[in-house]
Amino acid sequence: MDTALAKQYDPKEVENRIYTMWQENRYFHAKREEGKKTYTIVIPPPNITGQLHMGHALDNTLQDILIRFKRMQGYDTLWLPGTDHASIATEAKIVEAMRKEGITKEQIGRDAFLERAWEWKKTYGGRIIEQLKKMGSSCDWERERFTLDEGCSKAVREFFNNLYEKGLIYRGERMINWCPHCKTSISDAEVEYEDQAGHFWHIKYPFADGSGYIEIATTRPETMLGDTAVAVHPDDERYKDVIGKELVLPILHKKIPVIADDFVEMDFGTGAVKITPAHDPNDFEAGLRHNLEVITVFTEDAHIVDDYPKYAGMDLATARKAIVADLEAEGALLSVEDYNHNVGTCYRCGTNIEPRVSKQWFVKMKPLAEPAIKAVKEGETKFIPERFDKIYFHWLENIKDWCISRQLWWGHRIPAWYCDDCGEITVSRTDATECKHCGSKHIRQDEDTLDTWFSSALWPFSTLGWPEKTADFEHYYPTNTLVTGYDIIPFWVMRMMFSGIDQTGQVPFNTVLIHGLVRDSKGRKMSKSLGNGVDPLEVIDSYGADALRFSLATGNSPGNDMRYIPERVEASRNFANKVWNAARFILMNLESDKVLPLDLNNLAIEDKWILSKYNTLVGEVTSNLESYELGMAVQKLYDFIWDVFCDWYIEITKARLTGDDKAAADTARSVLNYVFTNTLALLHPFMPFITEEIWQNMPHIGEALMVSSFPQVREDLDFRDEEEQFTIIMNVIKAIRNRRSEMNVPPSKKTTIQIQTAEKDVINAGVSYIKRLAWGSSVQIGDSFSSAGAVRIVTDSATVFLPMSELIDVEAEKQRLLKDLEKANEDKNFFESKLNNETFMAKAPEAVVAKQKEGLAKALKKIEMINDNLKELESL
RNA sequence: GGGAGCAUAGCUCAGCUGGGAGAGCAUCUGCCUUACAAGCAGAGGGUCAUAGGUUCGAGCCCUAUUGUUCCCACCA
Repeated sequence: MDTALAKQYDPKEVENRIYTMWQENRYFHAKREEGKKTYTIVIPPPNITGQLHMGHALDNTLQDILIRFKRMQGYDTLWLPGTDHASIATEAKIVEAMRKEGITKEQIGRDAFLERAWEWKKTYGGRIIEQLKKMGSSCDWERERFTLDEGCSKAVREFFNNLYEKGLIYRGERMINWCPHCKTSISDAEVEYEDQAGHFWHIKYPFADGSGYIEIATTRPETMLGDTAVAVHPDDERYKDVIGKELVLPILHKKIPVIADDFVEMDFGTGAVKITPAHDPNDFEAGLRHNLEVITVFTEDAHIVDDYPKYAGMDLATARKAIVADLEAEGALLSVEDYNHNVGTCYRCGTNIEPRVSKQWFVKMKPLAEPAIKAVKEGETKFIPERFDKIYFHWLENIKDWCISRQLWWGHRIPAWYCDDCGEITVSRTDATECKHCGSKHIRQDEDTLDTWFSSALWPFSTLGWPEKTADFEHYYPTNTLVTGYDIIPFWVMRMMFSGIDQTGQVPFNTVLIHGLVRDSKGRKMSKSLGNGVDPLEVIDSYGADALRFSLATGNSPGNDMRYIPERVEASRNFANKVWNAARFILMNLESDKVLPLDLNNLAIEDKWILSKYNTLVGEVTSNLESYELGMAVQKLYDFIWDVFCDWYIEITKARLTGDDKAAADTARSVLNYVFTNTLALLHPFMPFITEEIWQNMPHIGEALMVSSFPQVREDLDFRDEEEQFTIIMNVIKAIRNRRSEMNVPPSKKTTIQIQTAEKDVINAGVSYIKRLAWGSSVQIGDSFSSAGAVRIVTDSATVFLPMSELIDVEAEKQRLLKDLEKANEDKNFFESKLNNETFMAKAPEAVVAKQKEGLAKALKKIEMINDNLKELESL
């Protein structure tokens, strides 16, 4: 049969064609088959601002491997895709784009802005989906969702109303994290802390009665405009007598009290803290305890408010300089020292967060957190690796109320209406037209939107139709596996857990497979500012999607970061090519395009060996995949295909395929075909394109590899004895190759191979390929080949003679044998010492003891054979 | 300040419940042996960070130490 395959695998030619074929046949579509077990994954929805990066590539490779595996195993699988509106990130991008045009969002107004945003979604939302397809992702695109689509919006309203009705959502004036650049509140999880170099300003706060002063140390002198007290620790001897006295605030020259509060650390700074309730979370709390006035000094975009004419309109840095200068002029500045401190920044724009008192909507977290903790503690949902439950617990156990309102336009608008007449709030599932309390029509909807994670939190069920009891929801919920990076456990995993449990009564997924970050080759985080990001699409373009997937799936373990090493992708590409060429070889040797039946009655020893090895592989790969050990599964496939199947089995079949025995050649063909096509199936979840393409070109039954069944372990392919016997043959071949290589004998120089062995039958079965693989001109098997001009090689079950008189140095032969003898003796001692150890014999498991005995026997046999040979050499 | 990860060949990393240390790349040697030079056959290279401990037996379990990375935290 003529092979249609090119000499090298060309992924570009194959990938689009195969993906289109899959899609046209709707193989990705989940059909809700009754009676089948379901397996569901919801995709972590990428942001519509995003481009595919290596993190997505890894995340989606893992998901696709799992979903393809389960699909082939016969599950009713659903991989539900979609995108996230990414409120703050998207809005920032649009605002930035508008800034370049010289307009602001306020100028065009809310409606026009939202029009632009939807336009953006139309343009860029599809881009990342197309990129996911390039990866080979077998998502059910007919079920694609968007966090801001109609269904998700309905779910968000339902969720909000449910929580509100339970008293778990409230509106209140609180200290929140404020981003002066994005001009919105953000949640605690969205603040990233970083070390920043700063200063410690020591300032004199004099007593009102003229009796000296208290020294204050601050990193933010500009906030002193809002100071309403100075706090000391109640037990601090230094300040015991001044508690209750009044101080004069420098610059403003107003009186503020000295208060006692035990949140103050006596050992830190001067032991006295200025209290600015409006601009520091601690101070705010202290202010509440001591009934202090909250004086806001900064505007929303971090400029000084108009109440302080001298500084009004200054940004904070300018204000700081001015205030420090004024302090100095006033003689209030004592000293300045360098100081590094931890500053919160916005996770989206990097701007320093300003703590700020503001009226916002909050979710009361404690009652929601408790069941979510319990669910993981009781194993309803498991993290892989397990240690990540610590992060999860830590967040939930220390959680504060979740600030969910955002001063943004792009997002789910808060479903609350304020009444102009009675002032009450109406919260509603549908757009309210009148006040629930007084019936007035004069109501206005809250201007704010919800935290983007508020809708993501519902993703595993809102996408399945919830709150309706849709067929999909009933059938596919709860989902099975969530695949995501450890960095978004607090943002997303945790929130899906408590929302899912609270709203549906069930955990949203039973397994969370955590992966690490993909870093650059030097171990640095890939980032735009470093310019070290690797574009997965470029990698796919030059090496193919399968090579990229293979690289990402291999050589790392769950939860650990990995580095992107170009050489590794190259190695994966080479592997793909190896598979490709194995296919070419087999196709070249097939005589028809019919599937050859595997006849177990005519198998040669090497056939049984490879079938048995293959059978073991099936079991191991399956079990690895089932326990999420994807890296191990893929490593075993690599080793089997390259080292076992290609390097040994294919080479061995060449003797039969080119020989005269038609029946033997047919058997070889059938085994090649069987093992190879089934191995393709095992490999398919990892390298879907190339395996499908090859499979389509091979004799096959069924429409496509991706919808055929995953191979299963067959008891009738368990040939342990033959596996062991074949190892004897392999060892003979390896030993000959090794010795020839040591002596620099080129393959073109063939020799007679004489084998003296007790395993005549076994060796005899392998003569044709021993000759081929060990470069023999002929192979002889017998009891005695003693010959002066022969190279002697002793394996643990045979002595091999290679008559090469012109190359022989008797003394060198002797030295080699003595070296072998030494090694054999070492082995003997090793095993003997174990077997002579009474406690070892008493305590070690039987199998381990048996292994030592076997090792000892082999060593003894080898020693005997070497000694025989040495004796013979002596007599020459 | 609290917590976690990592430390194994020159480099990047595997090593699942403890049973004589592995892969890829790199290096060296010999090969176009008609599936594949993106390949074939060989070779060299490791006190598994250090010190103790548990065990018949430790890369793996326990304790401490060192180095490194990350997460969390209200020391102004």
